[in-house]
Amino acid sequence: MKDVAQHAGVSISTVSYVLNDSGPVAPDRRARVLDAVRVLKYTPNESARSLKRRSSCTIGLVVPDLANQFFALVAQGVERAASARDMLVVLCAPEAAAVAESVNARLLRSQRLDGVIYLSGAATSPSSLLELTRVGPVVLVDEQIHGFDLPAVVADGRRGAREIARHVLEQGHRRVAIIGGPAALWTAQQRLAGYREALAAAGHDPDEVPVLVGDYHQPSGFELAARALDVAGPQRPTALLCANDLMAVGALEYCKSVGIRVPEEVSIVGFDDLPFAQLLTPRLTTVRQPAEDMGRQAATLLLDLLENKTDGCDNGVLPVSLQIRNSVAPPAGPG
Amino acid sequence: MKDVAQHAGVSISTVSYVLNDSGPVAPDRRARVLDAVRVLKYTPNESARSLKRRSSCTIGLVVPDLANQFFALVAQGVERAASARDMLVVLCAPEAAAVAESVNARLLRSQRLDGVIYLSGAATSPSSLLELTRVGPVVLVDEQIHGFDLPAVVADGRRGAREIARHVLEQGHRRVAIIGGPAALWTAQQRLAGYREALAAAGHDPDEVPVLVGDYHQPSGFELAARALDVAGPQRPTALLCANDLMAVGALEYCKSVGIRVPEEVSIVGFDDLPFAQLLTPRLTTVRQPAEDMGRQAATLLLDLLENKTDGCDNGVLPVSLQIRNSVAPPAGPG
DNA sequence: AGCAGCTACGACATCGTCTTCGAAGGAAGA
DNA sequence: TCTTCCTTCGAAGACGATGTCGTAGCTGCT
Repeated sequence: MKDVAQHAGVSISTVSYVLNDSGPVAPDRRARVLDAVRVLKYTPNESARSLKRRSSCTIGLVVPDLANQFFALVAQGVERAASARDMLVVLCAPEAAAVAESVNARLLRSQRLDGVIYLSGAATSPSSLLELTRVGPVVLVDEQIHGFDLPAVVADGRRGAREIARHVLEQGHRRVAIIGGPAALWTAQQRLAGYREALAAAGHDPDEVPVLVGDYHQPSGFELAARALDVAGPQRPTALLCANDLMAVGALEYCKSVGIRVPEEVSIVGFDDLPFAQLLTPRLTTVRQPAEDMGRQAATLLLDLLENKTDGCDNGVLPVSLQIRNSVAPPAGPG
Repeated sequence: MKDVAQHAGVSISTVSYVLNDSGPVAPDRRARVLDAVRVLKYTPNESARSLKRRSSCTIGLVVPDLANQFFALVAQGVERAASARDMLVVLCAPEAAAVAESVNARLLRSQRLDGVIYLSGAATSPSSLLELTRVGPVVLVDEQIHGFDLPAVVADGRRGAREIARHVLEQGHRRVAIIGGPAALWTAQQRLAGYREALAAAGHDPDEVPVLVGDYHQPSGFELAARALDVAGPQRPTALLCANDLMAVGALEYCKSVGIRVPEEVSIVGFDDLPFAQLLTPRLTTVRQPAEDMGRQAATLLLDLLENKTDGCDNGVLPVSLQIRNSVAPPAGPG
């Protein structure tokens, strides 16, 4: 910067003025400075800038598992929105959740990160998250911590679950089973609630439909489908409500492995509408979540929070949409 | 830091010494300092540290498209390896390649990034990449720039292509078509070369098998399959060699849409072995690339480069493995 | 013409850490 | 006991940019 100032024949502060528009500078001098910048290929040292500004223009993104396309899509949305506002995003894909949080806390405190976007895959310990929020803003994606009103962007999972369950029920199914997500996860609770509402509205007793608790991964869908369908005769469910696509795939694989035809013998639905859902056979009926948009919105919210443009309490809920495909059919007649 | 020094009753430099092991400190003083650090919950300001050290402990990762699971997996590997060595990784998922490179150049120059890992999806302009390498180390993943010997982590795509083509040919196929990737991409060239080698070895004239150039995306697989299979009679190919899984899926979808049975009428193979490949119907025969490992190795290589542990010229080639599943069958008899 | 007010710019302190250098204290050898 | 060397520590400056404050110069008014 010194060099630039010298090359332009002005003082260092003048250079700073033109670079930040932070002071009045005569047009000719401004031009001289800009020229010098161009000639010397000067780029400001961001470390020094953050040191003085006490902000690094960087946000953190913690995702449990990039192999899950939902998270990958959210990540992409976050990055796009952030870079559109000249922010960097650093990726954290921790193997164990506990260490990640402490790391992030350190990161935040050490002023390398201005804020964090948090996608929780497994149960998140509220206390460590709360600690995070004391150091800097945190926005949650598709998660809410019970009792604390953290800024979050979420999709309307409850309504999605209700609608897809109603769709299944309208086909005439009377015996359904639910393959839910981890009980500690907000999304799992929401979806379960949605299923039950639809069940009740259709005249079922929600307490009578079996709920198997999975972990949102494919193998658990496989196992749980095995357990749910391993009842002979008329009591066997004719429809499986899976709380996400991955488990639905597991269920589908199980059915394939034992020769149960889908949807003729058993209808299966998922949740998320990952890109491969429509590539399966049968094409999976599911609920679409706007993953990339959720990432975009989360980043936007966090950035607004950082600029004090919002208090983060206007938690908009993103709409979901039912994707009707071929994995649902009316149940076979008795016998 | 001042506070810590005061609390411990020593000078600032002593604190710096114990934190960096950069000077001899008496055991009791060291203990006092560490105590003070703990009590005051002190964390060093990384901005100041980078300013002084001229290194940000951060690497950049540019990926063309996180929605592509191959890239997502690589990204995950990079992050894991980097965080294991206390490095941060900032994500760049640019929509247009051109801007990304200039941005990265600026990032590198501004000392926010110590190095970059580059996954190229579309053709990369060598010049801008070269410019990048002048500012800091760059390692390529699954790509090589012709004529320049940049450090890179690559998989043995040529061998993979050769093996899968041989597998197809061993089933007795005489008329095959190749759905290749963008001609400018190194991986596409390698795979094409592998296919041709196998073809030649099996007694075909490689110049006679049609090569359709796609863009590695699903729609292009669909269209190209349509074009390849839109020839009536005995000249129609009985096998499609797709240069990646996404295009294979497109081809599969085309066949499904017009009622061509796979693999009975047409065999289809892919490349990459994305997680969903084995969920398709038929399960896709393909070549597995160790995506996450590639990311890990790339990060390791870059970090070694940064620490001058290597000159980056020992380009190891990662092995690939043929995954034989159900999308290949012997061709139907004539008529 | 002289003074007030304002604009444009430069000097300087500051952010938090690292690092060099010099000094003080203790130990050992003469 | 005195000198010398080594260990350990503290003071101070540098890293590169920001922003405050003071000043010089100009305009406009009386």
